[in-house]
Order: sequence, then C-alpha cells, then structure tokens
Amino acid sequence: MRAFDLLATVAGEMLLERESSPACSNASKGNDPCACVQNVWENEGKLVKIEPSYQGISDRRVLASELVQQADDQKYGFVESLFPQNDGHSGFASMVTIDCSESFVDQRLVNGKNKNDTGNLASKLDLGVSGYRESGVCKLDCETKIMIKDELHNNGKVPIVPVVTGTDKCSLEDPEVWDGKPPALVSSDSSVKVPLCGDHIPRSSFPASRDDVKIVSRDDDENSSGCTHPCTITKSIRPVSRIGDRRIRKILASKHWKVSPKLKDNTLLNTDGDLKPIFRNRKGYYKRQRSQMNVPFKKRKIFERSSVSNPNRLFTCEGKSDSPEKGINGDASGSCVKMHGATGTSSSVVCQHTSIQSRDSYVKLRIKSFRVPELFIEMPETATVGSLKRTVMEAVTAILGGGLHVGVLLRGKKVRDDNKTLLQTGISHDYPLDALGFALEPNPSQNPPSICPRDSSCMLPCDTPQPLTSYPPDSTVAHQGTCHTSPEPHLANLGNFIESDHDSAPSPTDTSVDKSTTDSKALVAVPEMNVEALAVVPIHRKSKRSEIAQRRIRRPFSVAEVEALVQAVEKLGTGRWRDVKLLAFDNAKHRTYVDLKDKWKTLVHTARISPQQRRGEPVPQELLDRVLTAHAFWSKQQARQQLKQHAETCLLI
DNA sequence: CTTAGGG
DNA sequence: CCCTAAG
Repeated sequence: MRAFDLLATVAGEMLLERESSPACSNASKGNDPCACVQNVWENEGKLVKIEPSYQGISDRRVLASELVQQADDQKYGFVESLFPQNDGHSGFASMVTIDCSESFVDQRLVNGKNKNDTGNLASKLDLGVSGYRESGVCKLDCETKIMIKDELHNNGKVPIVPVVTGTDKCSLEDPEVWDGKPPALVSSDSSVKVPLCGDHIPRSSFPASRDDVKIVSRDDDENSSGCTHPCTITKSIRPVSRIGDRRIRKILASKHWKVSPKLKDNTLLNTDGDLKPIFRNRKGYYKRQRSQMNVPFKKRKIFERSSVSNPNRLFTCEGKSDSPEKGINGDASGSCVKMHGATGTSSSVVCQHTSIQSRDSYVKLRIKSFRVPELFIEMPETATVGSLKRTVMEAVTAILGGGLHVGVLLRGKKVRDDNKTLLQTGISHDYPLDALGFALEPNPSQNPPSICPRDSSCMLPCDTPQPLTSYPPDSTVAHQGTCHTSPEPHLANLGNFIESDHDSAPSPTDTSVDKSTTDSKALVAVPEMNVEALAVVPIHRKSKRSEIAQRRIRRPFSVAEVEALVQAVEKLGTGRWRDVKLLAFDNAKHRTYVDLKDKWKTLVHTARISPQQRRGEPVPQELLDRVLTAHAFWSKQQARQQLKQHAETCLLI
C-alpha cells in the first residue's frame, strides 16, 4: 500500500472589494444605492487537471497541470447545468501534488470579470467522479460577487453575502432546498461566510462533496452509467457517510482515506447487500438513526445550494422572500444585497434602508489562497493511475465540500469573535489587505444554531402530557413484558413533540435514491484539525483529532426532551432503551437508544449531585426528582426480577 | 441488533 | 458521545 499524505492548499484569489464608486449604485437596475456589489475573484480562467506525471507507480509523484480554461460559451457541461444560476464568471484553477508526504492543492477562483467574454469556464475534469466523463467538458459559469461592509452599528452582524447572478437553465428541485426555509447558515449568525473556493468550486465543478457523491474508484469511467442530467447525478449519488456505523468506525480508526483494491465496481452491489440488513430492520427506524451521521454535511448542502442556486429567492429581505423569516441573517438593517444577472437585467434589491451607508465603510478584501487541512490517502500499489486521480480528487473535493468553515486571521491571529463587526475587529476600509487572512478549517463543533431554537419551540406540546400514573411506586404490575407491547397513547404521542430532525427528514435523496444506489468506496474525509501549520506537513502528523472530526455533533438535551425521556422511562423502565426510543423519541432521529440510555445515566447523576455542580441548561428539580424516583423504582424492580429468576432456577435444580 | 457499562 | 463486550 502506498500512502499519500496530502496536504492541500487551496490557493485562490478573491477580491472582496470595497465599493468603488457611488455610480455603481445606479448601475444596477435595482437602483438600490446600498446594493451595489462589486467584484469578485481574479480572472484567470484556468482550471487544472490533476495529472500524474509518472508512468509507473514507483514514482509517487503526481503533478498537476493546468488546463487552460476554455471560454466557450457554447459548451455546456454539467456543471453549468447543475448550477445554472451562476451566470457570472468564476473559474478556478487547481493543482495537486502528491508526494508521499505532502501535497499541494491550489485552487484558484478566478473571476470572469471580463464581461462579454462571459468568462465561461470550460474545464475538463478529467478526474471527475465516475460518470462525469460523459459530460466531457464541465463548465463553471458563474459570477460571484461579494461585498463586505464593516458595519458601523454594533449589531453584531457582518453582512457578507454572495451575490450570484445568472439565469436558470436547470432548476434544482430538491425540496430540501426549496422548501421555503431560509438558508440556515446565512441566518444563523453573523460569522463571516465567505463563499470561497470551498463553497463554489467543489459543488459546481464536480459535485463530489461527501454529502452527495458516491465516491467511486472505477477504472472504466467511460462505461459508467452516465450522467446525462446533472440533477440526476446529484440525486443518484449517496452519501459516503451513510455506510453503516461499524464500517465507518473502522475506517475512522485508520485515520486516513483508504481505498481497498477490491472495492471495484462489482463490489458495489455487495456493499449494498451488506447494508441492507442494517437498514431494513424494525420499521426502518434504525436507518434513520444512521442517516443522522450526515447532519453536518447536509447542513452544508443546504447552504451551498441555497446560496448558489436561487439567489433571488434567498437573498432578499424585502419580505418577498419565500422564506418564512424575513431577512436571512435576521438583521434586515444589516444586509445589503443585490442580485443582478450578468446581463444586468434581473435584479432584486434588498434593504433599502441601509442605503445611507458611507462609501468608506466598505472593506476590500483579497484572498490569495486558502489552506486546506491535511488529507491522508492510502492506495494499493496496484491501483490504477486513474483511480489515483479520482481518489485525490474525491478527497480534495470532499474535504472542500464538507465540514469546513472559514477562519479569519488578522495579522496572523485568529479572529474568533464572530459577533464583532469588521470595524470592531480592526478591519476597516483602509486596512492593509495583507493583514487579513482566511483559512479553511474543519468544523469543530457544528452546532447549528438553527437546531436549538427548534428544540425549544417544537418540543413543547400544546397540551402537556399527563404525568404518568401507570408506574405504581410499589406494585407488582409493572412486569417487564406487560406494557411492552402497547404503549400508552399519550406516551406514544409524545414522540411527536420531540424534534423531528429536519436534516434527516425524508428527502427525495433519502428515499428514492438510497435504495438503488450503493455505497462504494469506504472513503471518508478526515479533516485534520490542525490548520495552523499548513504548508507542508509530514506524513506522521496525522493525529487522533481526525477522529474527533467525525464525532457526532453534541446536542444537549432540552428540558422537553428530558421530560419525554423521564416519562418514557417511568413507564418502561431502565432496561429497555430501544422501546424508550420508539415510544418517546421515534421522531427524534438524532437520538439513539444509546443516547437515551446515556442521558438517563447522566440524569441520574445530575439528580444526585448538588445543584451547584450541575452544568448546562438546568433541569427542573421536579424532573430530577422523578428521575430518582423512577430510577429507584426500576432498580428495585430489576433486583426483584433477578431474585425471582434466581429462585426459579434454584427450584428447578 | 440491544443492552450495559466504562471511557 | 464513543466504544466494546456480551447476549
């Protein structure tokens, strides 16, 4: 096996430019003075093709050669059709070198500033994911404009909004995206969301993000089933992370990407077969549990699509938005966004009241490169060069496409406070460009703020379920088997109040696609946490932290959940966590029965310690009392049960 | 797969 | 929340 340690650096150049001239406000059709958006990435129009330079596998070096962008308007690759809304011009170039111990990925966002040459980026993604070959030429055709305004107001909002312009050539029908919900990330907080390389490139160029790409290493690209329609491609690809738990863990344990030589095409079906038993059992409820592993990536997916796919719908805070919430970042006064097509035709203006903003209050940023966390790849020596290409591509794409967030460095120091304005942070319009840096970092705690509100709001039942009466403090009725089969109706209903994980809510992808498609390669991107030391990282630098990256996000139990749990345990006892799950948390896909068991464990512990020692959201004492009572009761019950059994066995003997 | 318990 | 042994 050959191991490639791939430290990728995505270099690109973005210009987050300060508004240049007052005239620009009139230039756009919306006539919104504040909505004038300038600028973009540097234009180079290059795309890079990763191409191994070696003939044999003995030479481990992989070089990247650049593909000159083909600015050909006539050709439409699937990329374009996939994200047709991007009518602007951004290209990217990337370079990957793999040299056993180091790799370098240079991705460059280039601006198709060149208006008339629509800057169409036609790139031959030779190393695309299987099937992409069919498209032959992939064209990334988009213009991304970013404006950052250093708010003078201390509202903690830093409106940075990508402006993607374009026309619809292919509508994405993914209800996950278009269900009217606001883009999660944009609305979540004020952190600087810069749709850089990671946001645009991977998805649009080769939608091989972990979430929706079937990572395959097949040697017969040409024979692959073909993706004539981009939308289909996306849908037909299933998340890598949907592999069974066990398998994932094994992979994670190895802390690197691993491509088994046996995992070729014909393995796919087998893999599927392996998975079926896992997913098929008991009302399929376990399947849903599994799918939660995708949460972080799905979140991202939503954001990516929403920010790219349909700007008009999403980036509007005039109240016309389809979103139930007005204004994406919840701060209507802060955001100034304007959409306009490349042609300057369609545009929608937002936030007129901010139009008074001084010209000088815009900050111009320039991002020369992005650094990407380390990757580790292991491949059999017998693997083909083609599969190597694809593997690297997939690795890079996956890491770019999943779980990354942007870190901001000011004078080399990390800017951690997302709530400060640029100005407060020290980034003002006349700030030296070089002082500001960006880095792609693994998302350490992807605790999506959008979740928490739901926890509290959705979980509170209109009519509070009646306290349980069926657990008689000292009755012998409560046999382990009696209430087992027919849960109390009100208890069963309780599940409805528990947050239903919207991330794993049945989506077209989940239901229709997963059955037919399969997991293929056991590839998992393991973002390296260390982003500080980027340039060249020795192979042995991989650390345990990579595992942490794959940990499920921590989701503290809300009081309502605790209530539900207590109630269920009061009813069912402490030894039947699966039933507890089904009874009270059936709709909370992210809570496994193990989680519930663990939670109960901590609840008991919490109830026993003094209130001063407790942490987190305080659990009402009443609930904790019930926990202790129930725990005592069921412990006694268990003891009795055991005694009984013991007596019986003794009698038999 | 579930349960139980340690980490 | 993870992991693992045991059933």
